[in-house]
Amino acid sequence: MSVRTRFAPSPTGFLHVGGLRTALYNYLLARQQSGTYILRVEDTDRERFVPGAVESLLRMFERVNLLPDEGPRLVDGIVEQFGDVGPYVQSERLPIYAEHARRLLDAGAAYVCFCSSERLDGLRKQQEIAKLSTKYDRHCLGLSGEEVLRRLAGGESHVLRLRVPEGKTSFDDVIRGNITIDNSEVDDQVLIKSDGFPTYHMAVVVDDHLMKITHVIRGEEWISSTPKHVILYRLFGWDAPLFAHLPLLLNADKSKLSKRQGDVAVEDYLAKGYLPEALVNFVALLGFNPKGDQEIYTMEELISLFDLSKVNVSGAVFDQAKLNWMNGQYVMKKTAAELVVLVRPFLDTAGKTVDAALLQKICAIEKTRMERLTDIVEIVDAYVSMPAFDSAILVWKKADAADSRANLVGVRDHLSTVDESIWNEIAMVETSIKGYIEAKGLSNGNVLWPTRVALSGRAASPGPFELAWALGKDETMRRLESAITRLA
RNA sequence: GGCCUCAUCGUCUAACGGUUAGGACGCCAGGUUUUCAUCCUGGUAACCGGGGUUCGACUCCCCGUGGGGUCACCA
Repeated sequence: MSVRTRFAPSPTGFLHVGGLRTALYNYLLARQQSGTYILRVEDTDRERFVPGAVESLLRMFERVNLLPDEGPRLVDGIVEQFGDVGPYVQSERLPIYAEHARRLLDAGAAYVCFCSSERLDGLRKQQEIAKLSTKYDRHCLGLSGEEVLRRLAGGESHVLRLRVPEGKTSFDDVIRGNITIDNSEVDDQVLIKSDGFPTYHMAVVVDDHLMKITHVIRGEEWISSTPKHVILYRLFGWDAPLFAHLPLLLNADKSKLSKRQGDVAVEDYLAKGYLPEALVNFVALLGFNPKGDQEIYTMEELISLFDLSKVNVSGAVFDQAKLNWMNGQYVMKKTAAELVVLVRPFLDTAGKTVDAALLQKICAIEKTRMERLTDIVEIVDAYVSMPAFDSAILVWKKADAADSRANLVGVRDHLSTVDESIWNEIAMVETSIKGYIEAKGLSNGNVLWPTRVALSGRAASPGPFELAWALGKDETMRRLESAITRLA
């Protein structure tokens, strides 16, 4: 049987980085096994549903390159569904759940419950005070068939509950091994809500079975409800899929990664200038390690190396510092031309316009200093206009103002006479200026330091050759002239 | 609190009974360089505690401690 995995987000409007990792692992396993990776929309909670959320979710998957083989996809901005076991949106599958609910009801495996939320709340409070586990007390299980029919006919609000059988339930988690729980710990979970929609527990079991899912890869927070699912599989007479519960992604304080302590949405990270491939690489290694000392992996490598059984069991702190480093690695590997395209949107949102040719040169000489794409916004300033600076920094630590001025004059005079073609390449600018230094018997520091500061206006910056090349002859001469004036 | 679950440097992790406990991020120091970044070299830093099992435990078992998850007509 071929592998079929699925990622099943609720459409609340954003993709959590934990969800990104879950989606990734589902994707990796499917790709590696030549299987199918399915996306299913779990929108059974009408209160949390956000219009347009599926579209933005799909756009996000497109950006991180994790588009599904089956399920909803965006075609010219419209959501369409692909695959033979659809629909892939749970709100479009209501008759399917109703039919399966009927089967459980007929088999005596589920029962109708009329209890009000007020009664349930009161019950829960009492149980908490008495330090008992909070479970439904099966108040409606004893209702006679006639009474149920009569109240149903009267249009009374009701839900369908699972009648949890006696005994123990266990399952083998691919990552954690056997997990067993006594059924007395399992609540008579609501299967169909009073609005006719299924709960997650009902829908996930029915859909995973009907969609022929072989591996359920999801977050650790689902472990405690998995017995409910296993019980349902058994009651339906189906084989359960393999379960793999991923370790949680944690805040620095080890609690479950939450919005309160920083950004958690993939969208936020992309907006902060992280590259999708860096983010994917980073989360791939949160809870999984292919052995070996490699840190940077291509998607192809991840696909071939991925191994569910090697996924870790304990939670992983989402360490921004390491993400920053990794993103910097990816930025450095981009060509200047690629960076121009990536960086442009950030300049646009910052309201800055930079000539394309100049921007490409800036990217070429600044990329080793960029950790995130947003860094470009500040970097660009010193190239577009000369920044204000203290004239004192024009003087090298081993020289004085007069020496600095003399060397700036020397460089200016030299550059004004050389062939313009040297501005075509950094190396040619370098050869020219170094040739001048050597010919005059000067030292690098005395000449290069003031030249560099004259061109950048900063104590720390790229080198003078790169700067001159990026700024072009006119701007270079103008800045040198200005610095000479300031040291007069 | 009940239940489930987890436990190696600050963080991500390797080790699957025998290693000076390895790598990466971070941090620190040095080198290269006109400065910064990159790059290179080195350093700092960990097996939660206690019992077992074993010739031998980070590795296996038990207990404790600590952390986390979950206990909805949310997923």
